[in-house]
Amino acid sequence: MNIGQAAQASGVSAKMIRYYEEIGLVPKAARRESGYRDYEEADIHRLRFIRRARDLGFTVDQIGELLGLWADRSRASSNVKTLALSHVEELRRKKAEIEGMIATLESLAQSCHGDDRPDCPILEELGAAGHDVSGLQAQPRRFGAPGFSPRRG
Amino acid sequence: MNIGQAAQASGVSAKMIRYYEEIGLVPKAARRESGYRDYEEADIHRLRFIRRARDLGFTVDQIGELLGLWADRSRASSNVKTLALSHVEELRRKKAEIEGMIATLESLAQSCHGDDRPDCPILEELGAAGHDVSGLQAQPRRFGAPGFSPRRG
DNA sequence: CATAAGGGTTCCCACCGTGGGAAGGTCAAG
DNA sequence: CTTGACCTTCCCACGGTGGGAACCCTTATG
Repeated sequence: MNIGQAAQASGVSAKMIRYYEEIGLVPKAARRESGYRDYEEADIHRLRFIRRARDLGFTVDQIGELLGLWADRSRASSNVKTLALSHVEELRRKKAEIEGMIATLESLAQSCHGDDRPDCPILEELGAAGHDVSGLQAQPRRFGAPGFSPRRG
Repeated sequence: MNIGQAAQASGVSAKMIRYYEEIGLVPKAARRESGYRDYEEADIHRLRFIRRARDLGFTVDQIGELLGLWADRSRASSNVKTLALSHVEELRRKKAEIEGMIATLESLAQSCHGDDRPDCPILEELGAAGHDVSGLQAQPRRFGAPGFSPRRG
């Protein structure tokens, strides 16, 4: 199976398959005489696994762990569950950040009449000296969590 | 005022101030004879504005627009409000994606006993042939939205 | 058999926003 | 004058992903 077919079958683009190989997330693919990578069912299976884990927002590192657990048929299911739940915690944090932003922005937008007059509390707030915008909604101090980048495919 | 003081006063790191200057988000700072950048109150003010807008999850491009609107004292407030609300829409989409992930993961985790036995529905689901994990929760098809990276400072 | 189309291969570049660090210049205080 | 804190520019890294160039391989068709 060529990389193109593997991509189609797994939902992971050829570019990404090569990238995952490069960073060691998947083992180096077998090569034909031509130099073409050659994939089998098991490889497709693994790629699909990765694709789904990405869809669930796991980072590549976490997916590496998951693959390890997946391969180890004697591991305790608690290991997997722990990993999953700690990821859920992470997701909840991000959700809370976003909710804070939404709440602040909505309250600012609500107080802006939004017509052709120039005065606008949104900009006034952003430009005001001193305090923190997030304080408007009494959000937890730190928005900036480690970056989150969902799949874009 | 040196860049260090400006950073302190605005909450934007010196690195980021230089970066914003480089990409043209802020005008080139005045220089002393020594070559040091020199900042005034108005610059600090603008940097604080940027910092807050980042805290609210606006992209650098959007902040550019916001700064333009901020500077234009005769613009209609509706322009600002529109921009803010469309950003809120974006945030809502991201929130929904995250909620989908959380829901799926929780339902998987719930069905995993999480003890020292090896069988684990989480990995089984991820590794299953065929269907889409998100289907478990009947989420809207596409998780992968354009990337989201909140501030990390 | 020759050629074209559509794969594949590697390699580099870009994005966004941020941090790290090296190599060198400046400034203020001791 | 020396020390240390600061500034300057420049390059590199991250996570993931896409774009594209330059080149090789395979397969179908005239």
